[in-house]
Amino acid sequence: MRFSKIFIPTLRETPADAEAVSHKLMLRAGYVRQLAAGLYIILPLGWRVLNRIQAILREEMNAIGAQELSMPVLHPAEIWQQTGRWDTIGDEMFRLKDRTDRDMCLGMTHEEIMTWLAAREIRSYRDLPQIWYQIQTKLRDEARPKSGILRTREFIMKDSYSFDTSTEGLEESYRLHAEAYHRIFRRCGLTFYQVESDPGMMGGATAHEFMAPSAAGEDEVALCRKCGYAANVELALSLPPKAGEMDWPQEEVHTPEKRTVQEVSGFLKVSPDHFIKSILVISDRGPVLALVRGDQELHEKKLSKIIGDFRPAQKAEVKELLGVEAGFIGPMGQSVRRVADSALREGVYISGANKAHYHMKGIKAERDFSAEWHDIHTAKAGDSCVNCGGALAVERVIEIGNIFKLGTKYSTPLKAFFLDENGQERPLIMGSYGIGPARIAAAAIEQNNDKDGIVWPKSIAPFDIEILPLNMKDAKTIEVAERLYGELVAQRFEILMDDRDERAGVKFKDADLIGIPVQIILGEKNVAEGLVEIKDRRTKEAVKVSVDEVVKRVTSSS
RNA sequence: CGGGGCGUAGCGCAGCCUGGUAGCGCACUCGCUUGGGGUGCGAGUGGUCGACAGUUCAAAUCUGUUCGCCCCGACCA
Repeated sequence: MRFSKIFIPTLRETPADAEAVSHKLMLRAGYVRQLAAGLYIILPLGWRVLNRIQAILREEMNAIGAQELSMPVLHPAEIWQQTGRWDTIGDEMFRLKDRTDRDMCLGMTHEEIMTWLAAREIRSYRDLPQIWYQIQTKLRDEARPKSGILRTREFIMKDSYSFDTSTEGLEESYRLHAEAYHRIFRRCGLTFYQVESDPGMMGGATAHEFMAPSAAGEDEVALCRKCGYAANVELALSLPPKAGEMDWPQEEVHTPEKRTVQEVSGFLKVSPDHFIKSILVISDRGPVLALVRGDQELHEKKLSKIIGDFRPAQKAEVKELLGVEAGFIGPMGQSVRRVADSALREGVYISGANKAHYHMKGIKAERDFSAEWHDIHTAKAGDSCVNCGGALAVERVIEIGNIFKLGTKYSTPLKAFFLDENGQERPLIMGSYGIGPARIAAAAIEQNNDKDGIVWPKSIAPFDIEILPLNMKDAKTIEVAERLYGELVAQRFEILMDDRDERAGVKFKDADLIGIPVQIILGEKNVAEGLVEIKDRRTKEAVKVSVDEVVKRVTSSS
């Protein structure tokens, strides 16, 4: 491809409303343009990258026996009503009516439709297992699209679905996917982790996410380098550092106007890890007093898994339900439901005395109060691994893929049954598996860039090699450029040749910005001596080779 | 949905406080120049100042409403 024939609108300055590095570079280098919040136009260069990623996805999915097909984006409501998600999903689903006033929605995922198909077409255990996948547009009315292409309202997704006769079969399909995902992300040149994740609204028991470390990510994962434990902080278990043992006798302490752990801690000159933080929340089934150590943060998702949806109590509710104003509440003598973080089981603590302007010193779990014990704090870097005691690290990550064991959550309501060897009707055992190709591209940029621009991994770069004839007025330069272009294209390389009548500086700047991994630079003086430079985009190292050697050289190094 | 910020040429911005001819840099077009890291000079093109309403002799500027975009949070198959 000649630069003059492909639309690459590079920008000298970064558009002001881009924040994430990948977003800035994709805009500047002419890969994407924004249409509206969360809606992006993929320009020719960007489309090449996505196509390369999708080619890798197809190869690896086909390799595990998955079959590509294509599903509608527009769905009738009834199927979503049968699984209940028409009502549970809410505003994130785009809904509309067709001309006959029939309720429809735009597909945000395809469990329902895939299962609908399976329900009709799969009858016997002899038809199983099946893995079906598609690479197709998904639509989600995100509350807050952000970070360029990382969180959009319309995006391409590779989604696959497995149908098995048994949980053992599901285990196998799940394992095949996990392995394929590892190969895919490795081939795309990404650094990534597989972590335990929260199945969330997808249902099912087990789920994992594939996470690419990046400051632009929206998630955090806890990692143990010693035993390999890795989990989304939404559910990561951890042991906070032990608080020093105190031998306080039980006594009330006057703490006038000191309400927060920080205030009382400063007032009494006792570090926060010797306090119990008491937080009253209102769940659907009534008030709950959540207890965490003073130096820890309550993890709301963990708590809601135990008590269901909840909201923080208002000041007036605290007074009404516990008989004392917020700031002086504590676990002792309370009759409301109490859920406490496991770290509080050991040690002696200070907490509210349930008496205005007083705190109680010398509180011991089980002796002075009881509670349901759970891990409800947020895992932090420096906590210990619950498996091996190793130190946990916490990293910010981009979710690039996920895998779910669904079981029969969709097959039962949609009546996707098969007959087993004994003629018994049983529901299909399902799994679902997703990858976002645009997120792979964005993560690749996040992980591979420098001050000059993008540094694509070879496997997903829009072109393999860029040829830079520096002086388009030099006949010899053009002759050599054309010759190399022809020879390299014949070798099946994807070549971008900057044939524009631009100055050398402009070509260098654009080439570095666009980020094609190999540059072949044709300077007038070198060309006159039969030489060209082959330059590595990442290291910026260049070697001079004779024109005749170029093809051999790039073939052997790629 | 809650909080904050911003809408002036394709991009980056000034002008607004204190109302009176719409500006700068880059990009773009033409000419010359230059030719290994965004060359230099000259001449040009391009704007309903997000929209609507109000105040005023006069609104980019003041007031109100509204729309859009970004960030933080909530939410997130």
